[in-house]
Formats: sequence, structure tokens, C-alpha cells
Amino acid sequence: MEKAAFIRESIDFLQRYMMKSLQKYSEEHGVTIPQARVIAEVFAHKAISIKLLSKNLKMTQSTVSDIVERLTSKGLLVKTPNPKDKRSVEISLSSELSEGIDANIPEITNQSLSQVLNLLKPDEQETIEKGMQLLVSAVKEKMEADGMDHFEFFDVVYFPGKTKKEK
Amino acid sequence: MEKAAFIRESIDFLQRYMMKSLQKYSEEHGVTIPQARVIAEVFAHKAISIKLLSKNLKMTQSTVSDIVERLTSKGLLVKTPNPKDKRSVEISLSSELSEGIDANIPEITNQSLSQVLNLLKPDEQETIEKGMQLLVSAVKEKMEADGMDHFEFFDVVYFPGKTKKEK
DNA sequence: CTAACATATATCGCATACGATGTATCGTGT
DNA sequence: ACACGATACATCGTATGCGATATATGTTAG
Repeated sequence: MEKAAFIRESIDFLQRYMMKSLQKYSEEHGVTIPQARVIAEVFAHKAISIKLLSKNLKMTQSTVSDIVERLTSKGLLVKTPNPKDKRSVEISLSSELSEGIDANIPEITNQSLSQVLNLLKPDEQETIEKGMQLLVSAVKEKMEADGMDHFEFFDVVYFPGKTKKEK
Repeated sequence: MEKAAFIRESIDFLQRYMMKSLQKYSEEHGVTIPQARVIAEVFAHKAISIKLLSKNLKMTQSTVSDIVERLTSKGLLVKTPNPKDKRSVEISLSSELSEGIDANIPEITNQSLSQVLNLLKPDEQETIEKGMQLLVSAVKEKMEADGMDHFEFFDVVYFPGKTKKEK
């Protein structure tokens, strides 16, 4: 149990660190973390629907809708009705934003963690990656055993594991 | 960078899994996750101040104050003015709640993760723990280098690391 | 074509979450 | 006693975050 507590707290800690790192960057641009995530995702797709944003960012559609609403009212995003499907809207960057935007935004999230890894020796990085893989696959196994399979609230795409489900 | 992306997503995934696990238990008792965390902490201390709750749960004082307020209005917690310090209030479980409460609440948080670890072989558990330690200490190192040291937004007490700061 | 169903958003209500600020109290120094 | 800073909370404003529901539009069965 001691071990589990350590791992749980470590995950909490790491999560908070990543949030703080993102926040640092976000605040410099006058937006919040979720707003930055939305902007980055829109940037990566040029034009994208609320639905897809919701799926990619693992947030509910209503949450994304609210955030996009605030960003459009701030003039950072633009909503264009989709001619193909009038229920849908195309979210894109506003002209001002797309001008002055940093081209490597999508990588901001990983940047700080990448720098952290570079502090370590290759075999240490290996250990971390292996440990992560073991833990993630064990959790997935547990989820299946508990019938949480259909949650699909997150896909760690980089690790095949035993996930065989499609959608 | 590929490696960093995998680790970031893994941490996200693990965090979400722990949340879901806690949520499962919490919802059965008609409270939310943060409420359950507050109740568990109050239970563990019998009587505790807002300040200490805030520190232990890593939430701001205002957030804790709000949650305690909702729980007291639901009759689950009781606020008693502290005679020693009239600025402070003692938070304790209501009589009804302290009767029917599950005695091992404090362990709920770690329970599911503990079960996950038991799916693995001892040497695999070792790898996970080592990887976690390496990553956490590397992050701490990075934080010091970046001057985020004074954040102290979380202490992973189980791992000494190189942290030398107090308070 | 129309009814039934499905889909994409928007909106509402509620619960975090946090910074800023106000209030009461405590401690300390004068 | 008094002033002043520190402390413990409460409250307010704003921003997520999500479930439930409403609305408009697409799709399909008959």
C-alpha cells in the first residue's frame, strides 16, 4: 500500500507540474490553460468542429462549447457555419491570432517534459518509459476486468498494449 | 519528443483512471470527488481547520471553504468555532455521518491503484517505482533550475529526493 | 413525403477551482 | 491601550467542467 500511495502522489505531482508549465506559457499570452489547449488544437487543424475538439481534448462537448464561446467573444477564434452540415460550425483562428502565433504551439505541452527527460541518462529514460508502459497496461487490464472498458476516456496511442477495441 | 509525448499522455491517462475510480466510490455515497476527499481528510483528523484541509488537499483555502460550506449545508459536516482561536473553525463529521461511515475511507484513494500493482510481478512493480522516482526527481531538478522551487505546490513525501527546503 | 431517430451545438444548473478582497482575530512591539 | 502586520475564514467574480436538456438540422424507415 505504501508503494501505491507513492505512485499515486507521484502521478498527482507530475500532473501538477505539467499544468504549471503549460500555465506559465499560457499566461504570457493572456489565456487560460484550457483555452490554450483549444487554440493549439484549432491551430493544428486549421478548421475543426466542436465535436472533434471535444473528442481530441477529452472534454465534454458542453465544456468545449463554453470555452470556444469565450474565445470567440475575445476575438481569438472565429466560428463559421459549415455549409456541408448546417448543424456544425467550423472553428478557426482569427486573422490577428493566426498572424502572430508561434508556429510550434503544438509542441509546447511536451516541451518541458522533454527537457526534464534530457536531464537523465538514456538507461534512466528507458526505466521511466518501461515503468510507464507496465503501469498503463496493468491499469488497462484492471479496467477491462472491472468493466470500465467502454469508458475509452483516453487512448494512449503510443502504446499498443492489449487494446483491441475500435469505437 | 516522441518519448515525452508518450509519458505525458500516460500521466494524463493514469490521472483520469484514478479520478474515475474515486468517482465510482464517491457517487455511490452521493457526493462528488472533492467532497469525498474533504470528508476523508476530516474523518482522518476528527477535527481539522480549513487551513489544514487546504494544505493537505492541495487546494486553495477559498475552494475548501466553498466545499465545506456545501457539505455543512447538506448536514454532512459540522463547523464549530474554535475557542482557542476565534478566527478558526473546527470541521468535524456530523453525527449521522460518523455513525454509518466506512472505517477504511482513507485508503479508498490508493485501493484501486494497489490492486493494479498486484497484477504485476514484483520486479515489474520495482521498475514502475524506480521510473517514478527518477522522473519525479528529474522534474524537481528542472523546477529548481527554472526557479519554480518556491511553488511547493506538492510534496511527494515518500521520496526524499534532493529537496532541502523547509516549510 | 412524413414520422422517427440521430447528430451537432447551445444553454442551463450545479460543483469545483482560484485569485482578490473583506472581516475578525491574534501577536507583537511600543 | 494602541497600532500594525499576520492569520483564518468568508465572499465575490470568473473560468472551467459536466450532465441534462433544448434546438436545429440531417438521415432513414415506411
